[in-house]
Amino acid sequence: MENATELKIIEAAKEVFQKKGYDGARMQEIADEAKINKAMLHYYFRTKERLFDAVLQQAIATIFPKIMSIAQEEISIEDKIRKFVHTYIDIIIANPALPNFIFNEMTQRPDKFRKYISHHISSNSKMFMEQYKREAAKGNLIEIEPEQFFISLVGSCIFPFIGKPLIKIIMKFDDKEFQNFIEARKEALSVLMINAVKKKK
Amino acid sequence: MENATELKIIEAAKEVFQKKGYDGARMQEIADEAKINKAMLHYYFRTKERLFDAVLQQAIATIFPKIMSIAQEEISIEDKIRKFVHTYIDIIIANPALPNFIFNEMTQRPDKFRKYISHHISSNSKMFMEQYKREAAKGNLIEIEPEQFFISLVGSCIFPFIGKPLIKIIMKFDDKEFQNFIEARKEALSVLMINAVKKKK
DNA sequence: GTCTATAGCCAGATAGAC
DNA sequence: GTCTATCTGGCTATAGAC
Repeated sequence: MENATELKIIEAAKEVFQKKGYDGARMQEIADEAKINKAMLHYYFRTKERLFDAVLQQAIATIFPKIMSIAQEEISIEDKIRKFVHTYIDIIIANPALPNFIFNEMTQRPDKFRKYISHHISSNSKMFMEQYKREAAKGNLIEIEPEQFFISLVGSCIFPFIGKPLIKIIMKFDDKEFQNFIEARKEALSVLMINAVKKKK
Repeated sequence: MENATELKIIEAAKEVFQKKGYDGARMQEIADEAKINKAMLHYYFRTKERLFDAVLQQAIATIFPKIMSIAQEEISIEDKIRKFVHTYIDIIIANPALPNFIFNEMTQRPDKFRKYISHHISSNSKMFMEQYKREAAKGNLIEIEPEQFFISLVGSCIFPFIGKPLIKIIMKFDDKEFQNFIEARKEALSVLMINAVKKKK
């Protein structure tokens, strides 16, 4: 399918676009990173925009299917919350530049984003909302709009990465301490969020 | 201090830089937005970078003091959480482009950010952490690292704005529904977060 | 202080040899 | 397919008239 040069280009483009964004990225820097000539970028991808599109599509395909699949598993809300938090944070640890990249480019180029994400939007998130409502009807969970809870859950997983520089300043964390904070967060956030929805007896 | 032209420039620059980011912004667009000549931008601010710095400084000064001041008020943790959520969401409603702008430029230019934010970092956030620990010692609150809770609180307030395009797609919200979602969120998130830290009897 | 015109540079894209 | 050299347009910044 794709030859070695094309792969090297995509890898380099991922690196540079995710770090600098579309506007800040330079074709020369991508070429240097890939250790090839700048003309090759245009030979394989014609324009900066097409190369960017390939990177954006791949970034979306990396992260969304993994997230979405959890919502449909047949486990309790509590287990789902814990599994979601652990999985989501692990994915971002493996791709720390992704959240900033995706959320920035999605705001900057919403049409492009909508186009590439459409394949990955399933009704799985709806299933989570329905499951929550059923459990709440039994009296086990507080009566909150599940959408409000879901957004809090996602935001709490992602925010530490988006806000990393600020958090390091405010909490006076060095890199090692920040890393420990994230590692501890998987379980701490699970406990917090499960407690958040549990009804007081 | 500042004359009318300088103010018009700053307002226009805020608009464009916050929407497009440093790299995506064009001096011509700022001039058009301010309805003045492009040369005037350089007359008043010399370079694009200096104009950007003025905007970034002002953005930081708009948002951080208001946030920080809540942490030191002498009210209960519950009241503090509720007040924090309401105040924070109201500030962002009034400045919806600010979170994306700040979090993106802070990642892109951490040194610049550190420089301008240093004036606004107080020990107030520490005070919140201490208050949490005292209350937890009494047995009223779950034993979580207060930093973990605090980051969840902030992330849950900010994330809906950073992730607006994605949320609209997944939840199938139109603009009006999104606005209602945010309005309802002030109270829903307060309740959720207070319940999150309350110990089950 | 405000404008027009333009200098000077830099980045994306292409031509053409090999 | 891969390279060097170059074109072209757009952007920041400045010169200079008023």
